[in-house]
Amino acid sequence: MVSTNASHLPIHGALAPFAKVKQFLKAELVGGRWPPGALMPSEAELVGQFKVSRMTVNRALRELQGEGLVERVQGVGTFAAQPHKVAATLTIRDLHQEIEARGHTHHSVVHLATTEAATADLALQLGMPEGDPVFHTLIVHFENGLPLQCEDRYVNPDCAPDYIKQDFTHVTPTRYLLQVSPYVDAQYSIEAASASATEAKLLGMDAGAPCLVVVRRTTRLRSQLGDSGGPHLTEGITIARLVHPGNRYSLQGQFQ
Amino acid sequence: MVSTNASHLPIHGALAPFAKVKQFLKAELVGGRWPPGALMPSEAELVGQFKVSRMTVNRALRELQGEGLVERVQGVGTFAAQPHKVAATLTIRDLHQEIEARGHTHHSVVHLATTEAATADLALQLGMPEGDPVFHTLIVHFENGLPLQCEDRYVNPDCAPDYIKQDFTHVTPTRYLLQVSPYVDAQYSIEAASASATEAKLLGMDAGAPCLVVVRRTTRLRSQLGDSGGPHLTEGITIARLVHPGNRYSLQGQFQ
DNA sequence: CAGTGGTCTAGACCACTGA
DNA sequence: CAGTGGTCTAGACCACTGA
Repeated sequence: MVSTNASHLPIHGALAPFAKVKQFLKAELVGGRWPPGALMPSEAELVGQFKVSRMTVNRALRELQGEGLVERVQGVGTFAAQPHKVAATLTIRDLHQEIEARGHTHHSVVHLATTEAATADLALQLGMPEGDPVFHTLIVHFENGLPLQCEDRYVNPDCAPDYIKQDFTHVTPTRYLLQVSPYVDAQYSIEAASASATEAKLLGMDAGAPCLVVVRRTTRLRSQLGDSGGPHLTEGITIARLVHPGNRYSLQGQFQ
Repeated sequence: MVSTNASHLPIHGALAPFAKVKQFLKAELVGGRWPPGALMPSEAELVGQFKVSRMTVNRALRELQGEGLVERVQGVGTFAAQPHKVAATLTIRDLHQEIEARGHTHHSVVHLATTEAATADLALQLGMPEGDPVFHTLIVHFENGLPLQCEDRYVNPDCAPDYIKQDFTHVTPTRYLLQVSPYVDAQYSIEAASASATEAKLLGMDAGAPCLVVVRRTTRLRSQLGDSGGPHLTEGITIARLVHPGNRYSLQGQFQ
């Protein structure tokens, strides 16, 4: 995803040259010239056409590549991309921030904050030995007094030794972990499921009611030193299962 | 999101200079130097430190900005970003392609393909007058014979006059619309809901069972000509409500 | 071999900010 | 005013591709 930041206006309203080239190519791509897979003009051709330097054309094409609109192959050329795999952006914020941004009040109730022995599955996901201690918290977040999210989270003590000592009625785990151990990478899955009896009770809904479940796993490189040999090994920081009442929560996003 | 494309290796395994600068800054940011909001080194300082040209440093910083890791203000400086709004990427593909990519077979059943008069709400969302004709299709997609998605879609005839004449057992609406009227912009929301009686029947599930519902609205600029005056008006191309059995479908994604 | 994209350089002009 | 980032240029060297 590429930010839609400052509007590239060198002077009053005029687009910067690289932005002109980009806009032209985008319009033509959208307009159907160069069907997916078709060879597009080379940098040299665009240089001639727009009377700009190659670096300028290069930037326009590189950004279009970043946006997934073209594919470039060294020694071969630039091609219109297949428009079928679309990278959408989905903004996931710290829930506290998200609620405050809506002008609502947030509070949370901590139901569990313990240290447990890692099960085999958990150990595998966090990249630690089975039976080693892991932190486990279960927190319910409220928006204006209504339960919005049940956060069931496991944390690798190596990454945040003081995690369990925090007062999670004041700092959300997400925020704390971002500060202590900024993530390098995270994967998530989103699915719909029925509320379990426990979840239903915590969220104040009927058992079996639909929930939006986000499972998020955050990892970092095991060695920040990065020995040149071997693959980049990652270490799990935390795994969170975030359950939301289906009728009170949705994720929003957009493409392009 | 920014593509993780070619690995910027000019020669055997050595990082390109701009990538080195970027990597250094990223590591320091992750390592906690420059807490969120802190002023980072200027381009000139980095030029001196890395013995590279300013354009090279500029590219590194611009890409970090695109990734949301830094914020830049002309005349002021570069600052470490607040790490709380994270742009995640979520890949949404044409369902046919997605199923084929898994090595499975896809087929679809068309339950409805008609022309209707736009209701007030639909007219508003598609940016057309109430009562004007809209195309309406209801198609169920199967993966290896199991129903995976119920696609309830309205299409603006202005954008795809021949939409309704297509044989949707051979081309998915998504694919057809992308070809005929490439989108400019799309918004979507994701939520969990109970299957209605109709949806349950179409998807072969129990009524009330949890479903993952994606509502996607695609728009394009009304005038490709772009009169310099006035705001960019958009026109709705299509609105689709995609309902998936909660136990058979999930969305996957990752950050950074 | 010619053509392609990937990248860097050294310098330039500019708009913007804040002292 | 000095310092900042935004951008462009004209040239360069390189790796890669396919004829």
